[in-house]
Amino acid sequence: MPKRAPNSADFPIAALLDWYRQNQRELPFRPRKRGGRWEIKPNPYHVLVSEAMAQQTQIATVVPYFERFVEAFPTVDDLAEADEQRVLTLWQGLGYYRRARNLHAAARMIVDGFDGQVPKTAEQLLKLPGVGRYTAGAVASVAHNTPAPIVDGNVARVFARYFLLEEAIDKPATLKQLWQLADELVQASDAPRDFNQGVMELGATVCTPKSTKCLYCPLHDSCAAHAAGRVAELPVKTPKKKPVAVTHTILAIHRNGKYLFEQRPAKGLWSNMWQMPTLEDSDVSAATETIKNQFGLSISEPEPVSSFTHQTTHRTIQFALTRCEVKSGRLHAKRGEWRPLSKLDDLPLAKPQLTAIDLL
DNA sequence: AAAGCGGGGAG
DNA sequence: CTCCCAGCTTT
Repeated sequence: MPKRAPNSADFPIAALLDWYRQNQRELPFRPRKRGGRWEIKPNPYHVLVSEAMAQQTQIATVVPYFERFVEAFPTVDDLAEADEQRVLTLWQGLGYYRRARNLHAAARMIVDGFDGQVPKTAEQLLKLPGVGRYTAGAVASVAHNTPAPIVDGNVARVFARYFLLEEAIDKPATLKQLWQLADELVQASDAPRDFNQGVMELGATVCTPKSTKCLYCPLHDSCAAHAAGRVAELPVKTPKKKPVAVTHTILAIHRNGKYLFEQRPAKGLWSNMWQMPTLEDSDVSAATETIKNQFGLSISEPEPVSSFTHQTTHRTIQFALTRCEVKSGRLHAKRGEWRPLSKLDDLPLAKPQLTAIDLL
């Protein structure tokens, strides 16, 4: 007997909304009313910033970054006029630094092409760099309360369990199903802002990947996975590849109390972030030649200082930190900067560079 | 369809 | 240790 297709009409929207209005976390970018008055008025710029930061990042991690960011750039115009260097520095530690540059470019596009106003419809929001289907729907619904659907990791997990979706949630066919359900439900909810945030909030605090708190779930009476005793098995995801092990060598090039720093390329890992010259191998003998060619500097034989590992999603990187002195030569213009380790606060540095600096 | 892109929280 | 996070873009 074929399984019945998931039906959005089975979802208890009112119960979810009641739960969310009682149990939502107070977040600095989340619009909120108290006593019929806005305590936090919907601010489309704030919502856009928070959603950019929240991509693949837990909300609790985002909050302090958000506070600092909007203090530095209170309006979309401030962000549009900002130096990329400063934007990246405020993003330092959050990861996925392309998001910061996309957000910066989005701010300029809003000022130049949208009359300084964050677009109101998901269709217009999608034109902004770094804004995909999820972020467009989130800004449209949270900032403007328009019924645009969203599917993030939380929504996918809640729906996979509630509707007992047994196919991998990252398969295109399943994603289409999820977006269809999200669309039907947000349309029917008559409360897009609270409904979308409510499903995510449930996923983040109750319908969690592990240690699911079904006892406190407003949907457990009619949840298909709960009825079948299969909550822990869902959602299914396609397995991901293991990280590749590689070795990088950092050259701490010293002269007169300062070290040489350069900016990374605009593409790839840690794009546009700064670093001490770092080679993507462990051939220290080739380093001297590289530095001579790229910077016009003759350096002494690099000596090992220490080593450490850094984990990214796709690589396990063994960093070998070495130190050397400049013997002769002048730095080619625009190819780097000499900095004492005490004055690096305006240079955006990724985690491994900060670790290396600590070790020097 | 698959890969690249960070860093940290939580079990 | 493993898994996953209010995903997007490029190939």
